[in-house]
Amino acid sequence: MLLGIGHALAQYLIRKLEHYTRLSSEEKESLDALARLRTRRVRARDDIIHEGDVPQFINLVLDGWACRYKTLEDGRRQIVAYLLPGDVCDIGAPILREMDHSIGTITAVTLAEIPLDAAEQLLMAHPRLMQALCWDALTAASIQREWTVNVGQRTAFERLGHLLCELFVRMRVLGLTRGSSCDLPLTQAEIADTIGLSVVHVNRTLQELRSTGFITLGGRELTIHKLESFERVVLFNQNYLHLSHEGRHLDADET
Amino acid sequence: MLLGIGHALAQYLIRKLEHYTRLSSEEKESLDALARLRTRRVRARDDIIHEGDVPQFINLVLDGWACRYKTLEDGRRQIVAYLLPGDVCDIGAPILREMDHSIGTITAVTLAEIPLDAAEQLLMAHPRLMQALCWDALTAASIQREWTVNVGQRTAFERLGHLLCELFVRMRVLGLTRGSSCDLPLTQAEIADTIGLSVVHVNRTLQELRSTGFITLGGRELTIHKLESFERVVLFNQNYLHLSHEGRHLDADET
DNA sequence: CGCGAGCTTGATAGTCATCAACGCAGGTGG
DNA sequence: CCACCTGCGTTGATGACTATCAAGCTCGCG
Repeated sequence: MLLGIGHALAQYLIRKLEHYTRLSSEEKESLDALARLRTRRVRARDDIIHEGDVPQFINLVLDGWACRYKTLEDGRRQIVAYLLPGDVCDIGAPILREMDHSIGTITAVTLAEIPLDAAEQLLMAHPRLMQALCWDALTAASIQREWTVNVGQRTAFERLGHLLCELFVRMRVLGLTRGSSCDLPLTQAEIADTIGLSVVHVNRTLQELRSTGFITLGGRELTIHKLESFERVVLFNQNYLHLSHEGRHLDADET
Repeated sequence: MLLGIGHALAQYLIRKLEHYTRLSSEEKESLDALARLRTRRVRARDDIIHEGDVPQFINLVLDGWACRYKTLEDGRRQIVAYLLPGDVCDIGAPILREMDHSIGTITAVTLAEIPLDAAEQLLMAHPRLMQALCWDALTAASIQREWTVNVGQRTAFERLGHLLCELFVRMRVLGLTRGSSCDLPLTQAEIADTIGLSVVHVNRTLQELRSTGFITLGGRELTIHKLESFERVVLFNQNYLHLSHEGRHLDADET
């Protein structure tokens, strides 16, 4: 049975992992079969899993946007990561047990709920998949470090610009950009909670960014007109995303 | 050959991992043997490895303090993690190849340089060790998320207090506290680069913290007089360190 | 048509950065 | 043994950046 990638439920995960290493068609099909075992639909602005929960599945985002966030007692909230299609919510589930943060949706989201033991079997059988998922997890950790730099050192202008660059590049990896545009379903309040600014200030900083002519943002769509230049202006360097990896020549069956 | 833990080079790593799972004496001895293969001494305020380097070893901190940091073109610097004894510098080395950040020392540091293949062999032979190291890496990622929250949402007062709590608790895990005191070899400039404040403001915030009576800090030593209360004041909740883990009852040979 | 969510704008205040200077202690060299 | 230097901590004055408060706006929706 040969699936066109375009019809694979796990297409975005596969596309992302192939930035690290080629996968055999058997590996892709097994991955996709796992994603088909059980899916779940969550509506926009709803919670997928809560801090303190013990996940029973590995949740994989098949479609839509979600975010990891933490809340302080007094209601302050920090979004610590965005989960795009192909991202895994709780890779550490079997080991850490309890969630130390919550995951909520931005848009409506389709999840694959993958049983822990099925996932384990697959990874034991396919070392390359295991490696690719390790790469994914390590890259996620790298992104987290960059976010710490972002809120710790950069100005409001750079922070926001940097976030937009990152999201655009990550969407492009998934094939979810249209030329220099992509979806950006975030409200200004969500952006504020991401980069540690007030909503009002995000609004003003956005105007400042727009006035440079580099970006257009409105109606849930982001356009970055001259990505290269814009990246320089906001001090964005995509090395931390660990794309363009040597390992891609270590090939699987097809080539 | 039975080593007293106190004499094992890898004693702190072992002590830390045993917060997740018991290790057999063979596992401990193998770990320690790896650490003895090759060691290196780095003096204080020096670099261990640079952004862009491709590490040839897995570097394990045997003794002393180090930090991960990133620098922006204009010189701004953000410390994104502290590495204490028992912490691994470049766990992702075999997979990510290129370092996306630098690692520098705070104090003089003793490193074990562990050959990649030797490490791989050990982990393949001992699944429990592999699991324990995964737990360690996942916990490090969790800490990174918490740091994002720290700089993104908390006030200067809470930020600094939270950092002190974290460092104290992590030192206690290693058995490196003396009652309610522990070493704290950071300068105010380093603290500033950690929590995204200016040196001047760190200085003033420290005075504010001292004036609460909860902490004493000076001459490289930190004392937290009433940890529980202090934790509440600065909104510190140690769940994200993933200590006190169920898994510890899954036992190894000795018990 | 009224409502609410999200976006926008203006005014004001607070937090924190910057600049500049001084104190103090340990280390170096004469 | 003392002058000097340097790294680190401390203090005061000033101003920039960003939060907060309050209100108006727009648009999709019941």
